[in-house]
Amino acid sequence: MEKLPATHDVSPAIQDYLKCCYQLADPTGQGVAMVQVAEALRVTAPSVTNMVKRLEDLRLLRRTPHGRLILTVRGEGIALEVIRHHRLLETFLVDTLGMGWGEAHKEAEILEHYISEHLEQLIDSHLANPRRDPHGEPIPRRDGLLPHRTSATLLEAPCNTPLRIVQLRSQDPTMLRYLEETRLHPGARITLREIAPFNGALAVRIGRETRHISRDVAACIFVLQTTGK
Amino acid sequence: MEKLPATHDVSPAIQDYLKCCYQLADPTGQGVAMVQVAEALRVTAPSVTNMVKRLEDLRLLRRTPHGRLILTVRGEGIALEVIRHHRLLETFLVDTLGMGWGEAHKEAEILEHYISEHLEQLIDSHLANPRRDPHGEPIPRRDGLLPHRTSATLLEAPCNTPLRIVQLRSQDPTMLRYLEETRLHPGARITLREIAPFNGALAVRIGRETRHISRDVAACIFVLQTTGK
DNA sequence: CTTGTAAATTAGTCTAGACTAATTTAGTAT
DNA sequence: ATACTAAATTAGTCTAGACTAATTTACAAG
Repeated sequence: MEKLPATHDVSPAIQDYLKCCYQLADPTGQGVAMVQVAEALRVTAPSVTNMVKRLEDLRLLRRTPHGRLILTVRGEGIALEVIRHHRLLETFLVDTLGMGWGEAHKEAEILEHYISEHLEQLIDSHLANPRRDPHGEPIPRRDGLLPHRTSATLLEAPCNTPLRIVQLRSQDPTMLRYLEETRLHPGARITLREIAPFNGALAVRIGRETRHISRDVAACIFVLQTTGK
Repeated sequence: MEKLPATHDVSPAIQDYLKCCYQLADPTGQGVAMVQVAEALRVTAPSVTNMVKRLEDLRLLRRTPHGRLILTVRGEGIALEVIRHHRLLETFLVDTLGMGWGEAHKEAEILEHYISEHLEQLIDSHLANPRRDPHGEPIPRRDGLLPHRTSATLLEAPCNTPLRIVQLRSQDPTMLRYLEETRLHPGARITLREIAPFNGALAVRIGRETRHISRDVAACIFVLQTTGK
């Protein structure tokens, strides 16, 4: 009797690890380092090693030759379901009960592990099958389909919204080098302040400095909206 | 540093034990036997012994000289808060989301341990501070005050409502013996079907049989309404 | 190539909370 | 009083999931 664990067959702890791996995996698909998981979940490295072993046995994740973590289809399915729970709950708490964003996030972080499939569906229909949570993050559908998160260049990004750089796309190595040096590398969290008119520069806030970059440079920088998470 | 545990400082398991003790304690205040708790929570006797020790250390319950369990004020406070969570959740799931009673009960049985104080309050106000859950059970208030549940004799009880026998009160031991023999003992769940006129008998359903008892006998049987729990 | 550091692993400990099996306590019936 | 039974306890085991301390692997820099 093989057992194919679904979301409710795995513990909250396992759900957290899977969700974490999913969310740390950037779109380039390189897999996640264990130390990242440890930091994100605020546990120690041995705890991660230990759990990863179990997750491999459960066929919920695999490891690259370099030891990085990649979810299996099944693991990703569970991660998506947990995220679906989270975002539905957040939306519900904010929209229906008027809870504040910060609190709704914390509450959802817990409840996401405990609501039944049926409650999930009831919340979903009560909200008329929302596509996005209050932060604008897409809500995975029940079948695991994720409404496409539009990764776009900085030029198309909205102002004053938290962004994360997901990719630098350019033929020109000096351009990439330049971006690296100015700390505009994948993973960096930035905010677009404004785009000056007449083909002017973009004001980009990174950390507590504001930097100005040309439109040509901005066209290489692909970003995602990343409020909240 | 003494620690006075509140609901969210104790584990779900502890919450379950406290709630269970509270609900098994009949109004006569005799305390609960450990074997009852074991059955109700579907755990073994040693598990109960073990947990009871911990609860005593936490000053959440005491034991009578006969070894029966009695919640302390603090323990009862936690039990009441868990029950408040349960009944608010049930009400919310049924009234706001249209969930069925049975399912709402199961869902609440889990979520009662995980909602925050703040969410509890939001649900409470969303429902306009309801006094009773869908089963008619009173919802404890935040300060722990429980709208009084009226224990009365069978003669005063409503028909066709699930009841639980909480006490047999009589001077006559043969009467008590008689009741025991007919399985009308404290804890038994019964329903009153009808009271025949002209000082006639009461039709009482117990299990799947219907039994007829005189008014004199009925006057000894104290019952509570106990839909659901 | 060696060396220094970051990442990962191993080995062992701890806690909560369940379990079984065996034993003891207590209360009832003869 | 004795014996039977029900309730409780003791002792020991198990699992999940964390931890520390010590060690090993792996990779980048001189």
